Amino acid sequence: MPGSPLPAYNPRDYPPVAVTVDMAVFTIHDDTLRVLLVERGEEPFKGAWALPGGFVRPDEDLNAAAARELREETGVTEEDAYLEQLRSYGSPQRDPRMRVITVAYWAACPNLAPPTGGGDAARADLVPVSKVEDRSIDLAFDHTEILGDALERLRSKMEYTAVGARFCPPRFTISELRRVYEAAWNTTLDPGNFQRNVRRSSSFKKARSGHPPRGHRVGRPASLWSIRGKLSSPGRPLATRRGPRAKNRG
Amino acid sequence: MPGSPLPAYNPRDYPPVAVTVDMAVFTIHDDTLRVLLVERGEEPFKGAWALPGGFVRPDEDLNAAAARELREETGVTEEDAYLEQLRSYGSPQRDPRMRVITVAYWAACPNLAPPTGGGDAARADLVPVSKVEDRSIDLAFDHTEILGDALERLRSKMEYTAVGARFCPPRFTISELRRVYEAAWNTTLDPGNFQRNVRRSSSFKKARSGHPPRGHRVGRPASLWSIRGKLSSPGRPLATRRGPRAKNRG
DNA sequence: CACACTTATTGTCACACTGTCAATAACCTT
DNA sequence: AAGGTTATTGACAGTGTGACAATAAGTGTG
Repeated sequence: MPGSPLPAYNPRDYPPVAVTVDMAVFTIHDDTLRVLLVERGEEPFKGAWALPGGFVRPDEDLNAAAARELREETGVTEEDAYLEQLRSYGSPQRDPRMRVITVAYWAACPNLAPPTGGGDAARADLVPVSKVEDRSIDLAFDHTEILGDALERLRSKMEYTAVGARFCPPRFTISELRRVYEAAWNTTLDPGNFQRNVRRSSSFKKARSGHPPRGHRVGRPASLWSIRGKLSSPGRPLATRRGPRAKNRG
Repeated sequence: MPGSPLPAYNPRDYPPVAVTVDMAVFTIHDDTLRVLLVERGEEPFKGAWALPGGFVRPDEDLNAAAARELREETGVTEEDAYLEQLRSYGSPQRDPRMRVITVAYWAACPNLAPPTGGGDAARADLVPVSKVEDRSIDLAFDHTEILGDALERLRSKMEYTAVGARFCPPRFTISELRRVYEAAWNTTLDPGNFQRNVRRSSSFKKARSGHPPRGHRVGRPASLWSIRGKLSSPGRPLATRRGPRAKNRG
């Protein structure tokens, strides 16, 4: 890198902009894909639901800011969840107060606990994404758009990577994983085919200790699996996404 | 939207940040995938190659800023090219002068003309991406990383959308399109299979006027095709990407 | 004009992968 | 021990893919 003296930029040289990070934190709860939302305590959009987020600190990397927000909002560390940048949103009017450009991230968290509704300052909740998708809930700012994009990315990525497993604990059964896919795509999948695909995929490996997950469950106990290596691509899809279909079992 | 008075943000409330847009403009020239690079005229990285880019203007949408940069650098309008946001980069030290967060975009342009090397202020050139990938050329700032990500996205997107056709003029032959894929993936594809896949895809349609593309070409004249509708997904891939293979024809 | 050469298109064929559905296996409850 | 439930494994037909052969339609040459 050249060593010449670098003239520091004068604040007048560039337009005043604030940069924030907004997070779409997903989890599966009650066999339903949910997103963490917080209730806004101030104008604008006071009282409306919004994605959690905040300013990027002066010397903070974007990913670090996102990881920090995730930790602050959920207590989940970067190791336990999958965190990925989505894209940035910067419409000049997206925040009526000033020019704010936000870098959106999304995260997949294993069985996140619903925020204790202890009447604290900011109310937060795990809301089924369907509530936002069917417009039952309108989010603040352009967060409905952001969440829509995040959902598209999540669902798409589940088709060709093992990211769905990041909704499960470190060891999981194939059925657990299948239910993740069924919740995220709002569909049903053939258990036999799904099993075959997971086995064939190089992204998963059967846990050495084939201990079933103790509990008063019913039916033949399943073996446990885990992710092999990182994420990468599972070679071929575990299942192909198809339009929502009425669940029809039992 | 609530109508209460909104307190304007005080500049002290948020850290000083500049937001820029950087572009990876791709085109196919001489059967080679190339990217538009400009030579830096100032420190830092004076004399090094960099992706074209610039500040986002005060009331300018991010996409508009990218489209403007594309037009300024190439004369190509948003209609003639495919333009998509890649992601943002904001390492605190990515620009030694100050905190700069850049929103990266990539574009696919049909047969872009090599910039006239008229010894103007800023030198620009269409450089084969292989030069950067094999580290023959190091780009300024974190642009090598950005370009790498853009390439990954481009190549990946070509697998499941018709975006490759955006490197071709409005009407193109299947062989032209195939050469785009061969250049982008640095591989060879079976002409027969590729033909079959394009025909089967719902993303393309044979041009009514099956006029061959006049010229002193050799071989049976091909029919012309165009993109049907917008981009979307072609149902199934036109070809599957595989590792670089030595081209072996003629 | 027949021939050689080149690229475009159309077919063939074996094989891999997928979806549907049936058959077993292994537990839990009664 | 029987019945119910979930996990796994198989069986099969239909479809998509890769490799390659065959035919079509121009160009250029003796």
